[in-house]
Amino acid sequence: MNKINLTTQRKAIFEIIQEAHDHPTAGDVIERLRLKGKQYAYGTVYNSLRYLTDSGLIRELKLGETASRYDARTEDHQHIVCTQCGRVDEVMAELPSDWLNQIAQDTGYTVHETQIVIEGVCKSCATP
Amino acid sequence: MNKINLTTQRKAIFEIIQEAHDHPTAGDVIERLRLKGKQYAYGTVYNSLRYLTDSGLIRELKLGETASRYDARTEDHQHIVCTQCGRVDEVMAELPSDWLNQIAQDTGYTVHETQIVIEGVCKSCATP
DNA sequence: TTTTTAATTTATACTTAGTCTAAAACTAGT
DNA sequence: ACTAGTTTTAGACTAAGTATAAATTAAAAA
Ligand SMILES: [Mn+2]
Ligand SMILES: [Mn+2]
Ligand SMILES: [Zn+2]
Ligand SMILES: [Zn+2]
Repeated sequence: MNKINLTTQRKAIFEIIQEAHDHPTAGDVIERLRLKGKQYAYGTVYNSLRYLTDSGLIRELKLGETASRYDARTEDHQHIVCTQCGRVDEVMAELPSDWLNQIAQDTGYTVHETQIVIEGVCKSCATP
Repeated sequence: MNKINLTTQRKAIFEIIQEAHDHPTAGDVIERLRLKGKQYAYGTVYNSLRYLTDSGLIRELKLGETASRYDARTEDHQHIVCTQCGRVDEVMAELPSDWLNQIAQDTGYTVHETQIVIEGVCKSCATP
């Protein structure tokens, strides 16, 4: 519960994530920083993303792709991925608590978090 | 829809997955093959795992860890991961179809598959 | 059975995403 | 200004997996 220290670099990276609406990867962040004329060391971007994640300012998403994505929406929500074009959309529908309860009961686990990735085909990919 | 060609190597790897109940990684498979006195080229294991996955004999699981895991249970089911010890258990509870329908409606996606990873603490990690 | 063709395995090089390290540059407290 | 702690930087390194090209093995043809 330490004070969050937002350095110039961390702030710039945080802003990129906040402005983005496509859940960018670390690579995307580096590219967008460069477009803004900012260029930080490779490792700094990764360190900052981890710092911001640990601080709870952003969320790291592991959607089964090669690279992690990052999300400034920290509210509880899930994601759906288009298998055709790769776009990622928000799933705001809250998951049924009785289903989660049943899982807890069946498995004996104390459920803490859910990372749900739904795969499908998005509207623009469905219509040719 | 071609005939499935199970070579010696592929069959041995398939058996490892079938015998396992812990959703082993490629690395685990290589290790268990060696314990059985079988040693195949690194790439062969990866190729075979992909072949078996594409053939539908096994499933590849991407649970947000560094390495993919493999599962001989191909029936539709989900997984729960213990954040303390890393063990992976089956979640057989079928997910509510009305929830999925709502997601399809909200997002405009045609839902094809769900890879649901639930994180929690397993029984043996909960009791000290 | 020999010859030809196709599929698979092997060894090794390469790629990608990310971490680690040690020195340099900042920052804050005295 | 001096010191200690923190952060950034450049570059080496790691882990998981893919790509390539030669060598083996299997299947098909003759
Ligand atoms: Mn999101
Ligand atoms: Mn399973
Ligand atoms: Zn699409
Ligand atoms: Zn556990």
